[in-house]
Amino acid sequence: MGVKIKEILPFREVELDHFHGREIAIDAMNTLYQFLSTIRQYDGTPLKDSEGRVTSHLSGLFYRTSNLVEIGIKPLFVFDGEPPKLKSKTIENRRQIRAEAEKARKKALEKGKKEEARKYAQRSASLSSEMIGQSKTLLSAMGIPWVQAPGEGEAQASRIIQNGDAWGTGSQDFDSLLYGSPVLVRNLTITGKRKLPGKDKYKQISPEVFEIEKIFEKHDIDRKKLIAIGILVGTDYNEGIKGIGPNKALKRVKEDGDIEEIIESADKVDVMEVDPLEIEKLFLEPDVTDDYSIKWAPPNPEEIKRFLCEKHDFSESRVETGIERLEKGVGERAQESLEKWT
DNA sequence: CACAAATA
DNA sequence: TATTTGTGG
Repeated sequence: MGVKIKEILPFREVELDHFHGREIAIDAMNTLYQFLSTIRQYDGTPLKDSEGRVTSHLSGLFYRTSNLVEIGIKPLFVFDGEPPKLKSKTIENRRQIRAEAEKARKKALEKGKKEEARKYAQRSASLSSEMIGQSKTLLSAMGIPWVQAPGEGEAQASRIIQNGDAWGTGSQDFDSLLYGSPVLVRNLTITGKRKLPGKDKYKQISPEVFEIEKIFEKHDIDRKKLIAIGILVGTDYNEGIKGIGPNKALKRVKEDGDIEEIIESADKVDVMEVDPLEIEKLFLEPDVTDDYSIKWAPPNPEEIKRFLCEKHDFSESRVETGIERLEKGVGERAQESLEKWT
């Protein structure tokens, strides 16, 4: 779930077309997981093709990306590689939560409690390697670049931004800020409406832009101190310290400094289950590569239709409008590169 | 979540 | 045109 530090991070809400002409390195796993868990029917059943293969992730990926491209955004997707060893505990925890949710889902369904079944279905959702492969195939047919990270996708995405090859990272999680991404975009969605947890109320959702410099400025901290805040409240690599949320962590960091200085100032931190300096290093020097290429291309309509319509039973007319949007985006990009020379 | 038809 | 509702695969 990433680091829970939202409440101390300044951000601004913008319109979707604020990102016109900008390249955004999207955390593929984060996005696909969201599609897989939310694109479901009332009882929690995901979308499936006639052979019973789940297609929720493909639906979300295709339609949303088409829309982003149409309005002139240049998305690229970054896929996770091997997680650091320190993440294994978190991975095992998540696996267990999913397994238990799956049991609860079946139970709720037997009792005819569809809404409850849906809740557990969302919680039990997990991406298979097949789904990831399908997503890469689809993106390639759409002319959308994707990058295979050696390690964490968010770390690789951040590296791409730091290299100047894209404008910002796209994810619901804040980890990329700790990995050094100067800009993070959340809620990069089309509809702008989301169901509030629990009630049947809907609230307007807008894209949010987080700028690392604004965060540093507001709290008078630096990247190492931001990482220290993360370590204190908990990351994918450690549980954090009980009773310390973002506000207390910020206070501590302002008093003591980065994680090394916090350790030296003793008290409390010794309850940490792993070496905090090791975690800091995972954020400061993550496993990333500069061996990637990012190129947007026109979509291949035949390939897209063969894959989505013939293989996975998508509606031909819907897919065609998606393709038209992608083609409109090609025009946007041509316009953009033309303007650079004027 | 996003699409598209129905409805206001 | 803007919002709601049922469906997509």
